[in-house]
Amino acid sequence: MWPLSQKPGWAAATAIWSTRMSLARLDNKWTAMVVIALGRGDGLRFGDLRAVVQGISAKVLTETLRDLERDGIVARHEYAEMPPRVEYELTALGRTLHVPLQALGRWAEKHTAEVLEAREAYDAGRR
Amino acid sequence: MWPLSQKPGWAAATAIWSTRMSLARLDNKWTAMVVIALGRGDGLRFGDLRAVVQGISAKVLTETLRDLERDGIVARHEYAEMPPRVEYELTALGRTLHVPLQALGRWAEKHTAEVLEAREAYDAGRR
DNA sequence: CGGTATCCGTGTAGATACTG
DNA sequence: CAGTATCTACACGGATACCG
Repeated sequence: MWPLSQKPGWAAATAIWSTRMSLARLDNKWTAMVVIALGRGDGLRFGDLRAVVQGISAKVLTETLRDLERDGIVARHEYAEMPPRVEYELTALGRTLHVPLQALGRWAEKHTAEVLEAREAYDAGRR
Repeated sequence: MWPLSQKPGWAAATAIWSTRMSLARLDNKWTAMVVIALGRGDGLRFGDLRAVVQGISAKVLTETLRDLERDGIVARHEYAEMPPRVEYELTALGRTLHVPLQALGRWAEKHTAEVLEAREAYDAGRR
């Protein structure tokens, strides 16, 4: 048989998802983390999210949440109180996305040490 | 009981993975796509990868592959031929990462249409 | 073929200040 | 509290040219 990469039409067929990943914003730096965070707690507030998704600025969190809301992943609930309270939760669509993303988060928890070791070994070899 | 987000220590405990995701480069735009591509074919060549991961430039693909090699996700095999041939494949660690990423790719295939619809609806409402 | 080197534009994100 | 507005910078990535 053909080497997989030379099989006619393989590249074209396989290439579809790379466009899709971009369309669904899965190439965005913060999207995954925000969705994972939202999947863990119900009705998380803006401030909670900032605390959980470490390193994100208020501006970027706002933009990320807007994009996710626009894409039907996140629902926003604003309460007309003083001081204001806004809660975010995943939509039904968002919960389907949360499943693979949570698996990814678990991979990160589990294997970061190995990655870091490999990195050190690689750098040691270069020196 | 406490609202989840106010439970003491919850934010701190939950926050760990957001650092880990970054450390493992899972916040990189192209990492996921390259790993998915590599998981689908064995011994993919540089040119194959460029064709499959649409939109990536040679420079950025090189950098991405170097980083993944450094992190122990990807193995590089160079053959001293003319013209040169270089093949890339996932390591054992890389294959464990491929599992959740492939699930993510499938989500993208399956739900992009819904995302795009939501986006249109949102924009229509704003207009 | 499979890169690297260089240059350079721009998007992404940080800091800061301000508001309903 | 939950943002918005503005300004800025630098990393990211694209284009081009060249090399082993």
